[in-house]
Amino acid sequence: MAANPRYDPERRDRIIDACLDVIAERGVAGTTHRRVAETAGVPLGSMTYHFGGMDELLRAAFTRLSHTIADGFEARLGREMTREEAKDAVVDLIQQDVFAGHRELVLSHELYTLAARDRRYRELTSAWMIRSRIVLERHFDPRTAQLLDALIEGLSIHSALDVTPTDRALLREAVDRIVGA
Amino acid sequence: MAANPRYDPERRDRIIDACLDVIAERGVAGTTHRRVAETAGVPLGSMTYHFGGMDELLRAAFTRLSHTIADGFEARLGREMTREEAKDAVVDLIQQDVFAGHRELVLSHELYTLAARDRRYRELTSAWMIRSRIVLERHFDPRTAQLLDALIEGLSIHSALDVTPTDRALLREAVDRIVGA
Amino acid sequence: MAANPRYDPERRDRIIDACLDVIAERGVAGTTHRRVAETAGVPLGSMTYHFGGMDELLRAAFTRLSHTIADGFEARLGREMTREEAKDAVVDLIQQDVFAGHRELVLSHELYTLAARDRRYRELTSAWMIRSRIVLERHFDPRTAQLLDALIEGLSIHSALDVTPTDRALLREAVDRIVGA
Amino acid sequence: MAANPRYDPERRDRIIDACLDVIAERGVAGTTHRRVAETAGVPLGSMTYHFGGMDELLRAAFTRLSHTIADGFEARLGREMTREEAKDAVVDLIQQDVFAGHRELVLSHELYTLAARDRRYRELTSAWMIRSRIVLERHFDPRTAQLLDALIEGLSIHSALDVTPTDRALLREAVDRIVGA
DNA sequence: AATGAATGAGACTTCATTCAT
DNA sequence: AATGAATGAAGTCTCATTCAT
Repeated sequence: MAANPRYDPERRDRIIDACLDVIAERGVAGTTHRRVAETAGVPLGSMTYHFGGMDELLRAAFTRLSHTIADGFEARLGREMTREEAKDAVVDLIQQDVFAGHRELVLSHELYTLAARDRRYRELTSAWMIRSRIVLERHFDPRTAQLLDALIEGLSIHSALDVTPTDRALLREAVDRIVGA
Repeated sequence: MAANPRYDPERRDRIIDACLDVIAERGVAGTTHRRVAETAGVPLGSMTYHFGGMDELLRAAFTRLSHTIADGFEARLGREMTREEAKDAVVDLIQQDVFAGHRELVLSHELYTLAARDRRYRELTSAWMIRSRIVLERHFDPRTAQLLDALIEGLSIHSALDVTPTDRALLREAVDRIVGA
Repeated sequence: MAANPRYDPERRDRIIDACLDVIAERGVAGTTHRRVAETAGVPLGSMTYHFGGMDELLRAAFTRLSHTIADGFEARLGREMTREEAKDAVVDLIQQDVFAGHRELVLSHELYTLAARDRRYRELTSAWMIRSRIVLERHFDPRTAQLLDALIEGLSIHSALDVTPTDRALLREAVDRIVGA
Repeated sequence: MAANPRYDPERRDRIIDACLDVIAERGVAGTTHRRVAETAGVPLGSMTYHFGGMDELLRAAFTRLSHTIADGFEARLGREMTREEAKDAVVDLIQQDVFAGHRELVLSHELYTLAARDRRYRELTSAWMIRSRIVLERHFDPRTAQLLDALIEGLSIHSALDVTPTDRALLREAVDRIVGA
């Protein structure tokens, strides 16, 4: 019983996911209606029917991205745990981001690049950061939470952009230094 | 004694600078031969005469960017100073990046985005990071230097992408925690 | 007692009026189903339900236009009056067309343009001209009526397309010359 | 020795002529880059290379049109002649416009339609009218010239939009009445 | 009877690159 | 050595129309 192509309520969602796939593979610069449509398996004309334009599509995609990543963040740190467990969880997070999550790392950078130039994307990143800090504040005081958040960012990026791999022990030490004894 | 426009040895340089200006303003995606030529004040035909293609031009531009930023880094930290002075210099660095250097911040992100996807750009970022660490190692042990470098990155980014400004005291505290008493 | 939106007998009328509004504002070239539907406040699907296609809609719209303008013509000149009054009425007509009736002037031109190329629209303009002349013939002999009709047209157009305004005295003189002492 | 397609200095001119042909046949609404390019025998990419956009092309085309028509006007009336000859020439003009010049009549209407809505086209029509009047003033006083110009317009249009043909005698009578004994 | 989701065609425009000069 | 004229490819977006509901 094939879905009737005349009515496909999940099409919008599929396009957004396809858009993120294309961005991950070719960058925002290489993301075109054509390629997204092909990846999503929808006609080209669908694109501007469902989204007012490329910009609206990009914003929808990056909105979903930031929500998805923040959800993952909460999944790891959003419940009760000891301080030691929390520190481990932070280290896990960095390692996962870097080694497992090449896709998300690339996508995050694309978003940062947009955010650095365009206020509307900065609202996304800002909201995302706020969520991260709130979660961290379940385990650490606000100042520590903010610094930890920045440290996670920096370590993730450098691990990704570096050639020599970063070992877990070093990550743990960084967290220890920021959190304190 | 006007320079003969037929012989303009600095033209290549001017094109590279113009290219960075265009990237800063419109992003890599919006950087075209036409716009760079116009900004540089050279004929369109010059572009593919001096550079094999867009990609060669971009790489030249980002090579210059990474050198320029690393030079600035060395200028601040590359001489003898007390440990206290070094810590202050690091804080200065972050603040300058964020508040004064919007252009360089945007350009850095554009480079990171390329590096996250393309190995050839990763070589640029990697070499840049190595230079930074060598400079930091004049004042701190290698582990601390590496962590400090990551911290600088994370704080710079978050300060830039955040809405609420980051105060100097917090930056200083972050450095203190990483460096230790 | 709100009208049931499912049964809206005046919808066809509303669409036609909206169509004329859109033509006046954006020209025939810029008149699309979407814009007319939006202006009329009806669903897009209504358009091709009530009218076979764009062309049928345009013809309905211009039919109404020509009737409306001819009605106005009759209102001014369709009753008994002295010859002097008739001449004044003609001058009034030109002035009103030009100064008050920018909308109708624009619409008339759009119609003329279609008529110059398409016989079906020429039938509209032809019938309209016949009505005008019949009205004029209540006050003037047929030859004079025909010439007066052409004069009205020419003066209206030139007054509209000119930069320097045309004064009433000149209009009156033109009428006098055509009608004779 | 075929012309080298790499260098074709008359191409701009050819495009403008082709544009007028397309407008005459399909109207401004139906004038597209594709069709003009095909008619002119140039690649589609040429269009926006030679003209910034459709609007620039249209303006160039209608500028040429108004010059061409005004030139024809001057050719008929721009030299010394008796008053009788001048009146005959005016009648010839109307008849030629209507019967011989279907193409120019259609094009004129397209221009009027644009002028009715857009000031920049009104500048074209205004300049054109000024030239016409200056020529007429070689034979008639200014008031008469202005009225004659409007009469020519109205008679041309009505003759074109009417179904019943207009005979020469009537045209001559109209001119006589405006000019006077 | 009425509609909104959908789409293929085609519109304008921009671009990297080529090449005769 | 240097360039501006030129173009094919591809981009974004709009639209009239269809059709299942």
